[in-house]
Amino acid sequence: MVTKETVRDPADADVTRADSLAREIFAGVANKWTLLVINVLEQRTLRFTELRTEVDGISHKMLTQTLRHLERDGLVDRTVYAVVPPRVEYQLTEAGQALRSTVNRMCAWTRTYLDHIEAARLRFDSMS
Amino acid sequence: MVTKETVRDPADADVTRADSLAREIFAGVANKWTLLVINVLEQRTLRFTELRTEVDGISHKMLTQTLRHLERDGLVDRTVYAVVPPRVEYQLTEAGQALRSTVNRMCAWTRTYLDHIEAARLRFDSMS
DNA sequence: CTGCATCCCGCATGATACTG
DNA sequence: CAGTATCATGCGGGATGCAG
Repeated sequence: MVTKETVRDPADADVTRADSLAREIFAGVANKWTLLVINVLEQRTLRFTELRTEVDGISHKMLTQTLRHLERDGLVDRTVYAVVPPRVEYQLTEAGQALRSTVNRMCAWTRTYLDHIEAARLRFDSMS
Repeated sequence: MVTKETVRDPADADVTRADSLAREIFAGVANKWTLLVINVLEQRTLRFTELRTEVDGISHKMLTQTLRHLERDGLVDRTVYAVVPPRVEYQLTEAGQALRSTVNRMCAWTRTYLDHIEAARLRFDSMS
């Protein structure tokens, strides 16, 4: 009673929707600053300025932008204290922690293959 | 002669060098196209055009660029067959495979938290 | 301290065309 | 089919200033 010929499962629409959304999320998360911010925010709670100094080369603007993005996606919690001067703290949510664990593996990979990659580059560059 | 004064452990130089190199490699790899290419190149061997169609939105130029980068770092092997028309095949090296497994986890993460993130966005956007 | 808006530059990216 | 070169440009991202 279900199928007939080339009729497509109604769920197909959802599949493609989910796919494109997944791609979008993946692309949004797969960038230098986002991953670096997530990485320094391991189980700690940090303030804006602390993040600014820990993430190394990040600019004021990009940090704000990245944090807004992460907050919107529910990967970090933003806590504002009504004091003066303002105090705002950021910490990873459960989803953020989950992502961080994958980022950690990527960092580990980098460390593991450091020499390997360096050697490959020398080899490659010595050609031409 | 060698200067004294702020004498630092000789190993320190290597540590910071390795650190900056690691950051550079991480940053180089942490971008949309690179991760997507690595992802579609799971244990398969693909030709240029096949990659072009599978990676979805990637342009001819960016694919070439990304592949050269990956090849230089020793993450993909490039095999050229001296035939006409030319046939060039790409496949992940062991290092590439290792990286791919981390990318896979990231993809899995995306799928797992899809709904979570979508909901967070709706919540966030409904504010203002 | 944190956040937002504005201006501006340069690079990354895309489009196109040409070789082997 | 695969790769390179050239040109145009849009957007990322830095600097600065102002507000709360």
